[in-house]
Amino acid sequence: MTITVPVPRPETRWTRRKDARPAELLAAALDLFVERGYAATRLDDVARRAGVSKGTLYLYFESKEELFKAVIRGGLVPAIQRNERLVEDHAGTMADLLEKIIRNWWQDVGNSQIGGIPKLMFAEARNFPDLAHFYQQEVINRGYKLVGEVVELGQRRGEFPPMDTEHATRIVLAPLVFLLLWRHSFDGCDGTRIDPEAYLRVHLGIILDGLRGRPSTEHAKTPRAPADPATSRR
Amino acid sequence: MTITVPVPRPETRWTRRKDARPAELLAAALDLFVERGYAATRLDDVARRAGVSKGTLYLYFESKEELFKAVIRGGLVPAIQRNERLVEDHAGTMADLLEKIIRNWWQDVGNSQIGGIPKLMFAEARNFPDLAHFYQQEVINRGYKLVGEVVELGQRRGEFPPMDTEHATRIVLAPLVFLLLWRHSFDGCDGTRIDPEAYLRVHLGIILDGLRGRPSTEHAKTPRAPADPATSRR
DNA sequence: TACGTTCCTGACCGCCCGGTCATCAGGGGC
DNA sequence: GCCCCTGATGACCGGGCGGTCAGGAACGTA
Repeated sequence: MTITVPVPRPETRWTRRKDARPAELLAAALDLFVERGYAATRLDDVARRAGVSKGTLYLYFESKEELFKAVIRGGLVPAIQRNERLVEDHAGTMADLLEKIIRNWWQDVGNSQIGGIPKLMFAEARNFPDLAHFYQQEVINRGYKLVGEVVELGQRRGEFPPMDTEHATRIVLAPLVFLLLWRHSFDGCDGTRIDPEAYLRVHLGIILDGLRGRPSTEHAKTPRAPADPATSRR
Repeated sequence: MTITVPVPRPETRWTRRKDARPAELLAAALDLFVERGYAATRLDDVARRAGVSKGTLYLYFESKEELFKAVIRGGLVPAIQRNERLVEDHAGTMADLLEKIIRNWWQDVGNSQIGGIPKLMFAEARNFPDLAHFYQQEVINRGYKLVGEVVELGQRRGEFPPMDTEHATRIVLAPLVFLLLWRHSFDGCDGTRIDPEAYLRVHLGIILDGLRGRPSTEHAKTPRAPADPATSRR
C-alpha cells in the first residue's frame, strides 16, 4: 500500500536518493491515479506518499501529464509486449492461444495495480484528449491488433467460421475490459464480488461455443481435474 | 447541444418559470455530466446552460449530489422499467427475447445522452461511495436481475446448456456496457468508430453460438445480403 | 573541518469551485 | 396602477490545487 522507504538515517531531515526517487514516485503515482482517477489525484499526495515534497516531484517529472505517461509506459506497455511475444511463439490451435493470452493478461494486468489504469482512461479520455491519444496509440491499438490477429488467423485456418473480424475482436476483449473496470469500481461495493477465475472461464467458454454450447466441449464447465491446475485455483 | 430556452421576453432581465426550471436544469446537467464527468462538472456551467444563475439551481436542488441522483432517476431507471415489462410479456425463445432486450436497450440508452452515465459511474464510484451505492441499487442490480432471469429461464427450458448463470449473465452484459463506455470516451478519437448495429449483431451471434459457431445458425452472419459487405470493411 | 555542488524543501501565486445569502425585480392579485 | 410575495441574481466565502522558486540542508572532496 504505502511505499516502503528504507529510512536510511532517521536523525537527518532528509537524504539524497536521486536514483531511487523516480521509481518511488511512479509507484506512488500509480497507487493514487488508480485509486482516485487522474484529475482527482493531488500531486501533493503523490509526493507525500513517496516520502518527498511536491517540489521534488517536479525535479523528476515535468508535469502531471508527463508523470502519468511515465506510469503507463512503465506498467501497461511491457505487459502488452509480453503477450505480443506469446502470439509470435505459439504453435497450436487459436482457441488454445486465446486461452493462454487471457490467462497471461489477467496475471500481468488484472492482478496488479496497473489494471486500474483502463478505468481511469475511459473516464478521462474526453477531458484530456492528449492523454487519450497517447493511450490509444500505446495500449488500445496494440492490444486490439494482438487479439485481432488471433481471431483472423483462426478464421483463415477454418477453426472459426467467417464473421466480422473487427467486431468479433471487440466482443472478445469487452468482457476482459469490463472485468478490470468492475474490480476497480463497484467490486465489493454491495457485497457483489466477481471471482475472476470463474468469470474468465465462463467467458472463454461462451466466446468459443456460445450460450447454446456444444455439450461435447470441455471448455467452461469442468475445471479439468488432472491437467492444468491453474484453471481451478482460486 | 444547448438547451433551447423559449426566451419569452427579451426586454426583461429574467422571467419567472418555476415549472420549467427543474426539467431544463436536469437536461443541462445530463449534458454536462456525460460530457465531463461528475467531479469535473461545474454547477456554474450547468446553471448557465439552463439559462439561470447558480443560485437558482440551488432553489430546485439541494446539492450537486441530489442533482445527479435526479438525473439518474429521470433517465436510466425508466429505461430499465421498460425492459422489465418486455420480459414479463414475452412469449417465445429466450434467444429471441435476448435479442429484443439488446435492441430495445440500445434504442433507449445507447442512442441517447443518458448512455453516458455508466461511464461516469465507473469512473467516480470509488470517490463517491454514496453515489455508487445509489446507482448499484437503482440501475446495476435491476439490469443484472433482468438479464439473469432470461439466461436462467433459458437453461431451465433446455434452450441453453447448464452453466454458471451469474457469470454468463455478466458476459452477456459486458459487451453492452463496453459499447456505451467506448462511445463516450475513445469513439472517434483516433478515427476508430464502432458501428453499434453491426457490433450488437456480432455480439448476439457470439453469445448464442460462440466463435466456432454453428454454420447452420442464421444469427450474426447474414444481415440480409448474401455477402455482407460490412464484414470486410476497414 | 571547511567548502561548494547537488538534492530537497515548503511557502507562495494565481486560479477555480461548491455552496450561501442579502438584495432585487417580475408579475399575479387587488 | 399598486403592492407584496416569491422567483431569481451575483457577489462572496472558505478551501483546494498545479506549478514555481529562493533558500537551506546533505554529502563528496580536500
